[in-house]
Amino acid sequence: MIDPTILRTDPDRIRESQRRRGEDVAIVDRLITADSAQRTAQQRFDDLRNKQKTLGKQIGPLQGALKKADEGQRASLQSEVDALMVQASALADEVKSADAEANAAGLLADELWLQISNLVNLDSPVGGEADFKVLELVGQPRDFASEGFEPKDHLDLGESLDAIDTVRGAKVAGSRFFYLKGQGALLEFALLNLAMQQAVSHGFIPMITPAIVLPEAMEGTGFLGQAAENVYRLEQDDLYLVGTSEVPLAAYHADEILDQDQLPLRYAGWSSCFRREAGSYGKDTRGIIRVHQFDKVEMFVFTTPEAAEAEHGRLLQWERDFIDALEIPYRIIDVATGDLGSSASRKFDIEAWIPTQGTYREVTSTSNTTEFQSRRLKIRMRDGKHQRPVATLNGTLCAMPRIIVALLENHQQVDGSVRIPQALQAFLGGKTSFTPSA
RNA sequence: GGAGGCGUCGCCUAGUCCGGUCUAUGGCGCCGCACUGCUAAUGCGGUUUGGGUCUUAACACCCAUCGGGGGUUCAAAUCCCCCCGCCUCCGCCA
Repeated sequence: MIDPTILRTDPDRIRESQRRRGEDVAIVDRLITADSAQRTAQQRFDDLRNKQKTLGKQIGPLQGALKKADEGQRASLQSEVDALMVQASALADEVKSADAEANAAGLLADELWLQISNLVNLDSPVGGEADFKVLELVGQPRDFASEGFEPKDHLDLGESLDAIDTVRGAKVAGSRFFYLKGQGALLEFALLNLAMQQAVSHGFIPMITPAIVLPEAMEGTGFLGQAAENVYRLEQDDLYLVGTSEVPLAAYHADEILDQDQLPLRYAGWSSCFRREAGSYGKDTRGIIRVHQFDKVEMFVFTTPEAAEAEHGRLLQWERDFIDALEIPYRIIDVATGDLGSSASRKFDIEAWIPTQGTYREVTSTSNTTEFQSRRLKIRMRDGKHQRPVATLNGTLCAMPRIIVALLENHQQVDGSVRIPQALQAFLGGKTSFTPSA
């Protein structure tokens, strides 16, 4: 959620953000109403409760005196107690109803708060999915025509290398599931190790996280809003399968107050990721570009709000370093306001060149979620005498299937083998290429 | 899955049986001040978190907060119910 004082002092800022996202603007006014109603109701309850406590405190001592009192005083004390009891009893009813009202008003306000997305960064390009801005093109796509052969797509390559099996994936688990096999499985381990080695060298703490989380973690990271339809839910246990280890990493410090001295805290999480891919029927049905389950190394950072923007730049740089090491051509885009998701105020994607598609496809994504998640998850930092929310950021270091797609397609050779980039060779026993099985 | 025990404001801890004097005790840690060649020690004061009064800061005050939720009561850390977590033992298990 965003800073409530902004709603009270500068609601136009929220309206403008909603407008740029293409989201409901009128909700801001409903929230203003609900917010002030909530505070009024709470104040009424507080006042009544204060009266009740004041009154209640008189009864105890009086009853004590009553016990010790002699016959003469007893009657008058008793009537005093009775009178107080009658008053207190009436007040108790009022308190009860005021409490119920305040709670109801609070629930309504909370519900609306959850629907407001993070304030967009004013530098984000305005528009929908297609209105991204290309910031940079890196590397040169290969000219397969001049090399004299037609590139195969990653699935053809993966099958001839006996590295990817989507047919049996579908047989066993349904469409959009796959097996990595043999050199394919080893490739994933190599990528994992390269990614972790890089992350650790930059001070990230490696983490293997739960892939199933409570509703609070999902809600707190902003995945139960518009993104909810893509989240797997285990109904019987009221748990969720995570779509990214961003969720368990963010929630790791929920309800905690961090020392400002220890910031930034950088974590590199490894987990399986699960996505329903609802609404993408017919899209990317071939191969492993869009699947229900995959593994990913995710970077996640807790830092001060002031340092967040610079950290965002570093996350992007580390993502670039990784793709550079794999020698894959790519471009960097500044994602448009309508495509940010509810948590991000700004988002940069790296899209790798996919030769058989003749286009760039998303392989990483880094978001500055400012204080949006930390407010929901109650992650604060001690800042002198005060505490205030931290900023959180996330970025993909290595999403396995898409990196494997880019790697296979870009480094394929005319004989059907695939060149292994130098940086990866050490993690594959010094091998320099993957070769088709006989 | 079964039996038993436990959950208190950073950590440890008193309080829960028998409801009001709990504005939650004490210790450790931490912060400030004083004292002292320095450090240490000592003394004094402060130190849960959230919301509000309040346009900002300080101060003050009010409300909530004793794992979470509900209930009983004029009044709940304390009594009742449900849930969650931790520990010990048993069963099962990679």
